[in-house]
Amino acid sequence: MENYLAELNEAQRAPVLQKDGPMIVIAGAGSGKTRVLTYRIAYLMSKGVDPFNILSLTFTNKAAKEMKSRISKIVGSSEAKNLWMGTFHSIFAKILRFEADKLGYPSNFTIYDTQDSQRLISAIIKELSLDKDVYKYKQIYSKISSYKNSLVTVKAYFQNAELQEADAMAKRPRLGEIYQHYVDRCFKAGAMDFDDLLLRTNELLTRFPEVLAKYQNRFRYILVDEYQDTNHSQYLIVRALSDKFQNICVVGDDAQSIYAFRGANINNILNFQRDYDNVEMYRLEQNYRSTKNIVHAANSIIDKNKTKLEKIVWTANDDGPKIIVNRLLTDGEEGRYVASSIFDNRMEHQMRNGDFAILYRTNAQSRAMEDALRKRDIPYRIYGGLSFYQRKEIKDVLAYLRLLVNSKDEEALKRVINYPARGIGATTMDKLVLAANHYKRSIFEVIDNIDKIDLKINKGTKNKLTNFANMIKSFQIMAQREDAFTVSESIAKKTGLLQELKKDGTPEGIARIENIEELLNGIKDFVEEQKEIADTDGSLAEFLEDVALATDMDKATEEEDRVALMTIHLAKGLEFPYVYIVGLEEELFPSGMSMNTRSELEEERRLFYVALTRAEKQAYLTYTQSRYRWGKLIDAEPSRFIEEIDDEFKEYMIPQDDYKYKPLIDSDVFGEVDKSRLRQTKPTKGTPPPAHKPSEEQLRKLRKLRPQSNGNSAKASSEILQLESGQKVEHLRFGKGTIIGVEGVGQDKKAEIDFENGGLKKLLLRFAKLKLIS
DNA sequence: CTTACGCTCATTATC
DNA sequence: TGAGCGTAAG
Repeated sequence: MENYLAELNEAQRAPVLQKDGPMIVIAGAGSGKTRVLTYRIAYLMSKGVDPFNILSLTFTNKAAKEMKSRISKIVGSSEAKNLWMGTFHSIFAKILRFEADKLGYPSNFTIYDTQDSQRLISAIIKELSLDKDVYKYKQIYSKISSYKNSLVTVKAYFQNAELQEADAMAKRPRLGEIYQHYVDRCFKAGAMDFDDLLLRTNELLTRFPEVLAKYQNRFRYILVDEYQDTNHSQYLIVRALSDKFQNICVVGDDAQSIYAFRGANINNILNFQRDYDNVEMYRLEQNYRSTKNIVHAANSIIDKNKTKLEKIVWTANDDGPKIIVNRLLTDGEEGRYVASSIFDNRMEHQMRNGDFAILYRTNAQSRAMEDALRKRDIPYRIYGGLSFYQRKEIKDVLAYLRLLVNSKDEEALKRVINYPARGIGATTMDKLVLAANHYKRSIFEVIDNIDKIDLKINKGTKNKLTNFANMIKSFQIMAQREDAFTVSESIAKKTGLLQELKKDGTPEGIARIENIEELLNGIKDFVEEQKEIADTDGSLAEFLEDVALATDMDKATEEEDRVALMTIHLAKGLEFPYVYIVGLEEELFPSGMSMNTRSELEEERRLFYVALTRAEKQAYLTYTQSRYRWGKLIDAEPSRFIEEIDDEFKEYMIPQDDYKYKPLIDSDVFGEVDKSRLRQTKPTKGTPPPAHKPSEEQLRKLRKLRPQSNGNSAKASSEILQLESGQKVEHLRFGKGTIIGVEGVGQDKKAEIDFENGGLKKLLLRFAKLKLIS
């Protein structure tokens, strides 16, 4: 153990060595906070604290897994296994299952994901005959979510005149009613949404003092990572559990709080010292990650925020090069610039692809980057976006499994009852929902007793319903004897799910089948793993628990030599030698939706701070003069954040002649651009280049080549419109392909093309940016 | 009950 | 632009 202590600097060692009492560690970016947390846990264990008494909470599974494996290396895996370490949601889901009966829930309750919740809310709005344009389900969902996270239960809501007033003012007087219905329906379905996992934990700890005492005694030492991201509900849980022993250690960085939009309360970290007596505060201010230049630049940005804890991040690393700022004409150009810069840096400094990251504010920006990287044959990987478990075909299979485990699960049932099509349509479903509400039973129970209830459903349909119920029941019996893999495989085959996709035949359909196969493989791995651990049997319920709380980021650890593309939010906690932050434009970053209040703007600024501090050696900032957004070319202005970096840390650069960067496509657009304009600004200190707007003529040219939202203004060249079968073409995204058929005439002409990489596609020639290759 | 088309809307995202 | 949803026709 002593050896490990020697690996810490003095500031890091102090919080590790304080065994008892409340403490807060303010950890600057790149200052080794994970190291402090892991060594602290190891130290506690070396001082005789039983790992069963240590609770360590994180925000992502990935962080939990990483920390666990690091601790295993220090104390050995058998000891580390006994630690309670995981996300808030997974730890408390476990506890809730154990204590479920106290709250009237079955221990096999389903966890609804965001989509399940939104669909249910959508259904409720419809059932109440409310105007869907006033009661937008997504907004209602986030409203309910924020109520839950602030512990405003339905009851509390109806006791709070202010909240009701506010919703009435927002023209949504019946929000409380929807909330009520939503909670009832979840309860009836034996389901908890993500927020419930925290809210119900609070309920459990408040209503049952003996339960609270039990867990207080169990969790004598509590550690919370990323404390700045906790919401009120999480805060109260931590508070309650740590109240008896007060051995609580929270770690975080207020400067990296970027999740207020989902309920994180920055005051939790700012006020920690008020919440406990004799709080020790530690600061980790030495940055081991980045160059002096990057650290100082980041400091100069965060300085502009008013709400913050005082802290001075410094580094002993080299000065490093300045941040390079570049202005490009369009988003396409931006992509091409970034791709060539990566290409050049990779050569010049012998770097791997995996040493580069491109960070953006919104997912939509990935497109231009992707196109450019593909053109340059630079391997990349996009993180985020639609996760594997959110794909339709995966959710369908999982819905069957969920229904087996918990037949009350309404959302699962609605998903699969008519997929593949069994002739049970919307009308029948409406009747079933009404009956279920009326008899206070689950829909499945209604179906199962369809003959005993007088519903105006014709015989044929009744038969179909009975068949469905019998099929589910036979799977349930199977699930009692067989493991999760066997059951899932037989579901995929016997329900007709796979056949449905096979007859579809499109490349998308084939990809879906492959995804289902991947899921089945995953289930197989899971079952085998569980059997090895031997304390569980690899049942369906266990698998679903695992999946409900899993995300894509979890498997992002695999070592791949690819350029990483992700939003800044996803990049938090990661580091890369070279970082490109793109789209630094007003309205985009800072986002137009988050610049109306000081606190929103400060969060955007912290986001920029997070982005910049990901870089180890060099950071690049780019912005464009006009960008495609929602299919339209929009004029853009440089982001205020560029200006906010002190001049001495940045350098403006406009592509020069000697810069090996040539537009690869659309070259005719730029061929006629006034080159002197691109050349005129040499790298200069300080003053930004005058923000030239592209001339009207340039814009006209650009518009001509890109489709406009009003559709028919997009015109393709006559060469493209005269394409015929047999000819070979190249597409930006799908690569090379052969035309196998054409239909339509003139601007509406479509071609069916067999792409080497993309498979069969039918494309409108006017829109598809095709290039004829001889 | 199914299919096709047209309308709407558009951050960030954990679990 | 493009996904997702609801309505209207078949």
